[in-house]
Amino acid sequence: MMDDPFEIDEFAASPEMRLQDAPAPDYLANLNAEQREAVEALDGPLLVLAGAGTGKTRVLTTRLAHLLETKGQTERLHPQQILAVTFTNRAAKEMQERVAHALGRPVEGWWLGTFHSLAARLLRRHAELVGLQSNFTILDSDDQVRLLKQIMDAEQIDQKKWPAKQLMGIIQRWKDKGLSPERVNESVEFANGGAKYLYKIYQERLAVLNAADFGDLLLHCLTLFQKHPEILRRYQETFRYVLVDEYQDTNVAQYLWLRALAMVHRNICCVGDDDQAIYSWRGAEVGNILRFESDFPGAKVVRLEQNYRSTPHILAAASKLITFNDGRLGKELWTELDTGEKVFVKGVWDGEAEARLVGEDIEALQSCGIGASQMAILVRAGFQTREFEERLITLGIPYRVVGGPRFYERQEIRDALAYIRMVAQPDDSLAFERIVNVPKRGVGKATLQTLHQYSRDQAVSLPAAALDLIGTEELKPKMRQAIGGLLGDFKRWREMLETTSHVAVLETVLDESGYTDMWRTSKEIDAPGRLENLKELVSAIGEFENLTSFLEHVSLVMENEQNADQEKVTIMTLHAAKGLEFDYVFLPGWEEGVFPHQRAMDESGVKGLEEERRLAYVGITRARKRATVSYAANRRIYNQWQSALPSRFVDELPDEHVERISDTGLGNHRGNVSPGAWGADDWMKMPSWADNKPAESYNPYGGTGERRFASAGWQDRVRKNVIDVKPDGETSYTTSSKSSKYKVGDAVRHRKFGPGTVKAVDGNKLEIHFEGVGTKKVVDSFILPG
DNA sequence: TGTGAGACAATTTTT
DNA sequence: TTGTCTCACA
Repeated sequence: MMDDPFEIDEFAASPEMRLQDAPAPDYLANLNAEQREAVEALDGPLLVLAGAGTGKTRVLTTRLAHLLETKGQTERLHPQQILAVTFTNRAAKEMQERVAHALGRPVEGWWLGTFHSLAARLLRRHAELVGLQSNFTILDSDDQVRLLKQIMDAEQIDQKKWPAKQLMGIIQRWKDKGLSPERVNESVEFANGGAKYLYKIYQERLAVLNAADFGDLLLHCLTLFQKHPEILRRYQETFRYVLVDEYQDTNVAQYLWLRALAMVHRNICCVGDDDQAIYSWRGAEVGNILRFESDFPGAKVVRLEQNYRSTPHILAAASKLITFNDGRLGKELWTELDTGEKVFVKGVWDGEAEARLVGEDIEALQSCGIGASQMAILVRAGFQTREFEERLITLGIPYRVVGGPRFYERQEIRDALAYIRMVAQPDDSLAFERIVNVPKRGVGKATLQTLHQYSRDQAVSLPAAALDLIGTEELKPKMRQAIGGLLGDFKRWREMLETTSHVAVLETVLDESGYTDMWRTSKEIDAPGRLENLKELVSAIGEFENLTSFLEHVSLVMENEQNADQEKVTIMTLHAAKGLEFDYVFLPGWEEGVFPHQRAMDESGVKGLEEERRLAYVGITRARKRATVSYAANRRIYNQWQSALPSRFVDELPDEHVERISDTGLGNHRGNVSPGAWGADDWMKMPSWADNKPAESYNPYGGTGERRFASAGWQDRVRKNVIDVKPDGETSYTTSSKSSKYKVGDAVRHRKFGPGTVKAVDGNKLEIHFEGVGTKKVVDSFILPG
């Protein structure tokens, strides 16, 4: 049953009834003055600037409960008239549970979720008004790029020069800004003609395929609002109260969407922290916070500054760090908690030692009776999790990786989903392409090329093209039979859907298509596991009303299944850790180039650096009792050793709140070092970073380095030579001291291609002519001065 | 059409 | 080291 906001049902139970039944809720108890103010200002625009650990979630929860309770009774506010937007599905789920808990009864029917899931819900009802059918497919980023690649093939665009992935990034960023192809064209700001053209074709193609990508969900809504003010009007009237969490991370499209919907009742409450804005790479605009007061004149602003989470040392260290950023709104966090431990900063020899150190600390904590679920390892990037996983496996410590490879990203699940998509939505070209030859049906490149050609020329989807072509001599008889058979199957399965449950249909599809047989007869070692996963998928689909809602769930909501019953150490990225808290937090990999990440600085200069710093701030403030920062002097990457400098953030932490263990050498760590760990003396053997030696010539186990950097201050000296952040955003960084940025005409050397001359420079990518090898495109970190 | 060998380039964050 | 891509050959 679709819930329609225009036709709000009467209450199942009358307000009077509930008043008697429910005990008087005490959710308002134990709030401090500011929190209470934020909770009770129900009407009118409200901006809550909530620092880390100030009870933001609590305020949101209580506010929602308060709304439902008071307005539900006095003004017959129905849950369906509340629009509550969170940043992640996890947060939405948590909110649902907490509000239910506070009220002592479950709340249903309200519009609670992420921007994308809410926009999708809204869009499905009006899809035909933006040129889609209501069963449109939502493409994941993989499919997006594949589709763009096809378009570029057809347009004969050199994908070496313009990688589809990169162009898709540009297009998505336009969508983040709320710019449709037409709007991009009008806009003077963007000069990239090629990308504009591709964007237009891409959107046309999406319409033919009856598909929308992530950005479209919001963008189509905006178009809908613009072209059909009467529809917008009805939603505006419906949503009497709007709540937004993590407001600092909304992008322009989301902001426009919100503003459009909140403009009539103006009961909008946004909660955010400018110091925790870490998604500008995804188009988020911190400026939305500043704009709030001008959009909603007379808006009330409440600041939450009392931190309930962290010890004073942790709080002070994080606060000091974030002051290195300019242009903050400025908050002063304070706490009443007792002084706890200082923030630990540990320098180690290499990544392995770092993992060992963290492992030891975790073991030590466990032996004190502290549960593993109170500990987290927060890394900058996904690939860093592996070292820690390996170490924890060796130690036998249970852990879980949040945001790792997802269930539905597995090959067999994606294949099965492609079958479901084809059944649910006959025009899904990408799904068709994926499974047309899985299991093998003899349909190869040549055949597909013919189909693509036809589908482009006629502006129809791939399956539609196939349907046309099997009736012609265009394809070989064998192909016609194979594809015709498959299309016939799909037709049959679709008809079957009308009479049979979709669970049974899915089983039939997987069976009759030969897909399960393919794995059953497969000799691959993980084939049985894949069959298991398929079974799981079949059982999961049973919980949904129809295939479309299942597919939407998979692409927008579905999260990794985690059995939370066991005590486990959490490993995740800093981004994923936003909004969470742990007693003991490990923050490894604080090295220049890793964190702050090189790419962030290359692409956005000082702005990028500040965002990285906010990320560091988020990391430290996740900790309640202890934060341990660590950095390694060397990292082995693909069997090659690379030396690294400690992150500048390490230096920015205030000494009075930090305990640095690297200064006295590693041997002093806790007074005991496991056999094989590097002692103080080994620290002296550090390779000299100032030398112009290629990184791979180091052998950290050979001990051939020179004694050089034993004294304090060397970091600064080396860094001055090496890193050069220019104010306008141009950054250059390299581990060899003499080179700054390469320019055209420079003589350089590549470890494989030998000497060469720079022919062209594009960011950190160089086009170099190598003698006897030819012209190559390489990244400048692989280049040494000639 | 399917495959296997060899060339090549190289590391973010996610709804 | 590893994933992706191309090209030659079966």
